[in-house]
Amino acid sequence: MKDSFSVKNHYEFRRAYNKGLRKGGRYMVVNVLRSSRENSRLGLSVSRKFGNSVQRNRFKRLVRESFRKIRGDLKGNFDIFVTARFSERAAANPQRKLRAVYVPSSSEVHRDLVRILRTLGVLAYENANDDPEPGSRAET
RNA sequence: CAAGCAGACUCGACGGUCGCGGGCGGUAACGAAAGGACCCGUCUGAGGAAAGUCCGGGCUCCGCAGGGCAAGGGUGCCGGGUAACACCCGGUGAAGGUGACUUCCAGGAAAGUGCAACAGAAAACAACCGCCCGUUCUACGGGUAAGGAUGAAAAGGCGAGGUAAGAGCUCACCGGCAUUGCGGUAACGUAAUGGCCGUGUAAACCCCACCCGGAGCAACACCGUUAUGGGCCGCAUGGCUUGCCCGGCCGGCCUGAGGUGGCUCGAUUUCGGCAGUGAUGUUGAAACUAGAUAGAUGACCGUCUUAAACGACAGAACCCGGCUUACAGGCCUGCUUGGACC
RNA sequence: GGCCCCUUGGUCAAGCGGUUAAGACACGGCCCUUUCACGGCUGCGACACGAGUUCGAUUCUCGUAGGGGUCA
Repeated sequence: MKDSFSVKNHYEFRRAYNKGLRKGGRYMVVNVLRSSRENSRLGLSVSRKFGNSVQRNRFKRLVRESFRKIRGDLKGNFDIFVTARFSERAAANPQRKLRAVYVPSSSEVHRDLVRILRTLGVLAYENANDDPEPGSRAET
């Protein structure tokens, strides 16, 4: 993620949590704040409780990919903060670590993010069928 | 063919579209220039465990550049390998398996101390019952470790001789120990002789031999910012090594935008030759193979593989050598046992 | 990323290798009281997990898991 598209400073996260619009989805909670910059930015937060480093990294990559697709469709410039949501599925085997967290697929993450942003009214289009995601929807 | 043993390799492949980190080159804005992008081109981009942080080293700083003592920790059959190790290799011994082979923190209990609950007469200077002998005979004294009972463990095992009853008291075999000879670098093996004496525990203290200064890349260095600031403690404490002694120095401690270097050419990787049973050593040729800093590998499509589904464990953070732990499959080599056929 | 520490009932916690695993609070029952509280009696309930050493492990050793602290 290029620097101008990502939010890193702690105080900016704090400001978004206090003042931004908030909406929770199935896999994430999103805070949105209108930005005066020349482009929109993305801030990511994934707790260690979400899973091991492979699972955390994968979630962040999927969110970045989804953000990249819809970046041009926003009604202006926003700072979008995504916090991963996790549910500790009761592990079938109690000896196992508490890592039995479901990591959603790419299309699930994308659908979730689009729905939340549409509800918050920051996407330029209103209809879900206008979803610009490429070929992945092709049913075979 | 079946069951198994040991070792090695791999971690989907190929193509396409979009996207990301790093190197190199170029260019736009901006700059007098040097330069310089999030733009363009090109090359390149996670593991066998990257993990746990359990050992060993490199590297950096402190100490050694004041001296000493004591602790503390580690290793533990023998020989070899290595930068080093607690690792590896080859042996020895013990245990398990028909076997291939596997497993073992494997020194000392005759230097000393401690502990061994309950049960039992007794847990290491053995006499409760029993057996034998004697006497003043329902008792006492003496002898005795064959038998009983307890226990995790009971005073080498078993048989014969022997005896009042017994006992390694004597003898054969087995086991242990010591001495000597022989083989072996050694651990040890083996033969002869000797006497029979002492349970277990050292992952109890300990003894013996050998090894170890402390801290860690958030180290450390530089630039910038600042602080000649703010707060706390205080006259004998605090810091400089875990403790102590002597000596020395300094009042002490806390509080903080950032950036750059360290940062990847190294006990490196690949393919061979030679030496060695092997670990490994040596030598020749070739190669350069992540370097991020909230942290780069992802998404989608097609074909192949598959009964079907991309599908286990899992993400470098200064770097190496090991160990340990997690793990779905695939594939190759050698060997063992059993069966069938020729 | 490095370096340390801890794990015993619901909570806080003692514990020489041999205990019925001490105790306190909490919880249940009974007594006391007109009732509640206090107090008394009584009960329930635990050694994180897996191996090893040992006759015997909460304790000693090794590994695993979980939790916590600290360093720019």
